[in-house]
Amino acid sequence: MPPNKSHKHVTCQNCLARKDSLFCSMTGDDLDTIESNKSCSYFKKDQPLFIEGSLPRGVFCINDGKVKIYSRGEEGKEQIIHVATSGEIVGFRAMFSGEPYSVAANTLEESNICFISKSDFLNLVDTNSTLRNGILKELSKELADRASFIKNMAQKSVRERLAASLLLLDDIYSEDYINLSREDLANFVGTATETLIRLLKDFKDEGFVKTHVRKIEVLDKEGLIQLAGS
Amino acid sequence: MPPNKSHKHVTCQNCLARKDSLFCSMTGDDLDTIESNKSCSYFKKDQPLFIEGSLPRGVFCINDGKVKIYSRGEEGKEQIIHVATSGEIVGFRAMFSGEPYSVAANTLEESNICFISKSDFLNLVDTNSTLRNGILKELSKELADRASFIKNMAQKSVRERLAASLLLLDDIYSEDYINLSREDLANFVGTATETLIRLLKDFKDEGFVKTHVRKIEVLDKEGLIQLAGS
DNA sequence: CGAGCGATTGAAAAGACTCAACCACCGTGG
DNA sequence: CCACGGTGGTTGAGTCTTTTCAATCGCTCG
Repeated sequence: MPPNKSHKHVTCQNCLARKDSLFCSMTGDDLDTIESNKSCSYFKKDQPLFIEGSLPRGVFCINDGKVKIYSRGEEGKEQIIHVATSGEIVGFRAMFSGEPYSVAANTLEESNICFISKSDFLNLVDTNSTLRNGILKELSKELADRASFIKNMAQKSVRERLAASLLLLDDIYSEDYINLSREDLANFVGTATETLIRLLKDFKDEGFVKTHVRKIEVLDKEGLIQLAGS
Repeated sequence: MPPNKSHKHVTCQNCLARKDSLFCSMTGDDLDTIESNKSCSYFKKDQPLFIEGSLPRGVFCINDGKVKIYSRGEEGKEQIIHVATSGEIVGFRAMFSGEPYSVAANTLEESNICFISKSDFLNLVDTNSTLRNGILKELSKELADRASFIKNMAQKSVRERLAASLLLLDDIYSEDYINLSREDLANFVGTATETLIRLLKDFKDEGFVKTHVRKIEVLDKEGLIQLAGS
């Protein structure tokens, strides 16, 4: 299979991902400023955008591709916190905290991603109140998401969490099949790879999903919703 | 034992908790504005500040006391996300998201808590950039905290989580002993009450903690740090 | 064609949960 | 003043989910 993506410069003005992003309302001058200061890169699969503990120098804007946000536990096991896709801006929390990254980010597939420097970004936030409000809103929503993530981890069985995760990923991979290694999927659900494989097999047997080699097709959303519980 | 707290009006200008809070840098006019518009209430133990799913009308500023932030799972089991103490402002996340509360908040002990209306608060955030930056920073930090919370839930044993939780709570209860019901503590650690009690007994036997009826005294921080792992 | 990694399976062990019973403390009311 | 009831805390036993470790399989890339 040939790569279906390659390096290309995307202008903010024409960026298709922008309409889904925090920058959706951005216009004229602000857009020009970003456009002329940003850089645009092609990433191969599984390349780091940033690593845990390093100092943030700017934010990453996903034009096309998928990125996992994760943190490593003691024995190096990753916990995936979030899978970001086109239109999402990655790494802006660390812009405000003044601290090193508390998480790491790697591409999950070939991706085109733009970079906006810290100073450009912060300037924009300071002067553009619409953007600012969007960011406050986004931060708040993520906070709520994570609260529910914590609750699910604490109270749900692995089977329930897998169902919920598949639903979530099915949305993120919208028109495609879910395309994650078993290990990444296990690290998202928060379980051992072997356990994940066994449960996935159960789900196949029960007709909820179908696998295409490593890709996963969701067949019965309703069923999964039932399984996932609240 | 008589109640050690009672209703009293605390002025923002004299509020001892303010120096630790997001409002620490607030001065003159802004402080006067809050002072004249806020209301100040005494809460008994285990009273709700707000419940999951209701619409936010403002923020709560803890002058004195402790508040648990939690969310309920399917069978009604609480997962405690955070224990807030004097100086913390509770409920401001929902101010920005435009959505109902995703969590609930109840007092854990008698508390004096002030209330600032949504419009007053948002006005302040809009006009006071220091406060605004403080809030962005705070939201970012909480996001990082929750990422690590998720990782701990997913990868650590209950024993390790208990050690970590006791350390955290020991800080929050600074000069006092940790004072939570066994059930609340279990709901913070994310385990069954019985399991929590058994592990707490182990910790006692191993000399890490000492219990005073329901209160918990941490004896060996270093030991707990070892136990808790990273 | 072989190496190597990701995926899969099996068996055993461990950790945590559930259920049920019991205890201890506290406030109430007789 | 004491018996009572209730709530929160504690213990025990058994079960079940999930993990761990080890081995095998199978595909893909060089």
